[in-house]
Amino acid sequence: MAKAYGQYCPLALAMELLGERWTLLVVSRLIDGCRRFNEIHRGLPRMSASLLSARLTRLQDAGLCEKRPMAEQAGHEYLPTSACLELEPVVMQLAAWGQRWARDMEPEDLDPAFLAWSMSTRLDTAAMPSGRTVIEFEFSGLSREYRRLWLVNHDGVVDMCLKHPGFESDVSVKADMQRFVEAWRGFRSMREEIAAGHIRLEGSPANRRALPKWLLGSALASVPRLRPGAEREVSAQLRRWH
Amino acid sequence: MAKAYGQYCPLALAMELLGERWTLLVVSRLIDGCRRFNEIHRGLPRMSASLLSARLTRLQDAGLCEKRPMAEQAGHEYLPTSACLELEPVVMQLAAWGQRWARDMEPEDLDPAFLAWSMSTRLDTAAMPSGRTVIEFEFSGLSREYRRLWLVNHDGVVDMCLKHPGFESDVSVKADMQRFVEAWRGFRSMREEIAAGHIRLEGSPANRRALPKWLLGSALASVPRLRPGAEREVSAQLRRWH
DNA sequence: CGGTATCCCCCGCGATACTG
DNA sequence: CAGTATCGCGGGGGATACCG
Repeated sequence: MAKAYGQYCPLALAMELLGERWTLLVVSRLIDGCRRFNEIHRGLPRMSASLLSARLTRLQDAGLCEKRPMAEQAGHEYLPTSACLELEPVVMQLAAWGQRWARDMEPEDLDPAFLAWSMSTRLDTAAMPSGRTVIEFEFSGLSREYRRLWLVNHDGVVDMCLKHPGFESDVSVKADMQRFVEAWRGFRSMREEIAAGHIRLEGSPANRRALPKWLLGSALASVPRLRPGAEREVSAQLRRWH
Repeated sequence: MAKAYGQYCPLALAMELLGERWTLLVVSRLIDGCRRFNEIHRGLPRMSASLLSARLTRLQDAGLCEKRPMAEQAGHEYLPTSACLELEPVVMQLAAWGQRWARDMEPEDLDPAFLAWSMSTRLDTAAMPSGRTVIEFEFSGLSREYRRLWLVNHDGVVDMCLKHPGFESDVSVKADMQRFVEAWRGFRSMREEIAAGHIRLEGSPANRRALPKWLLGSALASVPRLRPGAEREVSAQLRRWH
């Protein structure tokens, strides 16, 4: 009640809960099927564990999720209630709006851990060879010079690694990270970027040919971006200078 | 960028802007057709003018609204862009979700100024007599003992007054405010509340008979509430006591 | 009326350390 | 691994005064 809007307007009552920082992203993970604490956390790498814990408690209090002990393992699972699942259309439309109209990406938005998680959920494992396949990524254009990460598919089970997984890579991808993410998000064509050499592949010819099929790209890649370029920010800057 | 989430996720980029306190409520007013500063402010009575000003500037910078000087009058008008108007389905669904699942109302949520604004937008002026009609409300159950307000319709133009408008009232409504708002929101039947005497009308028989038709109620009144009663809050309390 | 400038308090949340 | 406890700061935003 601390952050209440002082009006009974249903939109205000909804935003009192859902407008709190991180909350709708947690809801989104629950809707996406994440159940365990660290599973949710992996999709929100910049969120502190203590804050995630607080948000999950808040969501329980509001009746959007239930925490229950795991049957055979340690720890708990967090289950979305129907109140939570009914937010799916809202989350989808907000995300689509973000794809169309939200601000352009900045270098600070390029968290490799998030990209790794995001790619791990959008890998076409059915199109991949049986047994184990290791895809390595090496990104440049980041503050720490370059950054490596790995996706490991083992018969449909995908793991993401920020440290060397101990297996040899079957195919590797090298690119400027911003450019790669623009392709992943559908702002550029992945195949054209590869053809132009902006995204470089290494590995067997078969794997290099197959890789573009494995990477499904963002689920929103087909939603066209409508926001005009950077002129707007410039004009905002100008206004502030008087 | 201060409050960025550090990930390029479109939902995160959208919430970075829209999750800021008050922002989506301002967007909602723009979508509802409010154009002038004080017109927007009337629908958000608990928001300070300085914060509304800041939010409107922020929305301009983000490309959701445009400020332009009025042609013949003093001041400016604020126009929603298509990026803003595309949020209409999001706002509608969030409001509907709030009606179904958001927390129950508390006395602090009953701002008379908001109720007055809200009723002024949902008055069936076509069903009202031509010329001037004044409806008076007197609410009890508030901290300041009781609170009066007036709606004045003059040939389709509706004004809300928190002070006596200087005209005599044609019909007056007396009720406990929480109970009235529950009826307004569709949680109770307005007609049944009147019949049971929980909402009392005074005025000519014709006006008393017509008044329930004039008050259209919340636009979301027909959306059924699904949230269970207060047991949930109790269990949250209990958890916090250990 | 239609806003802007300033001050200041509070609490949200990030960081860190710790526990079963 | 799966969280919880604590501490400290930064800035969001409420209140108030002011201006064109």
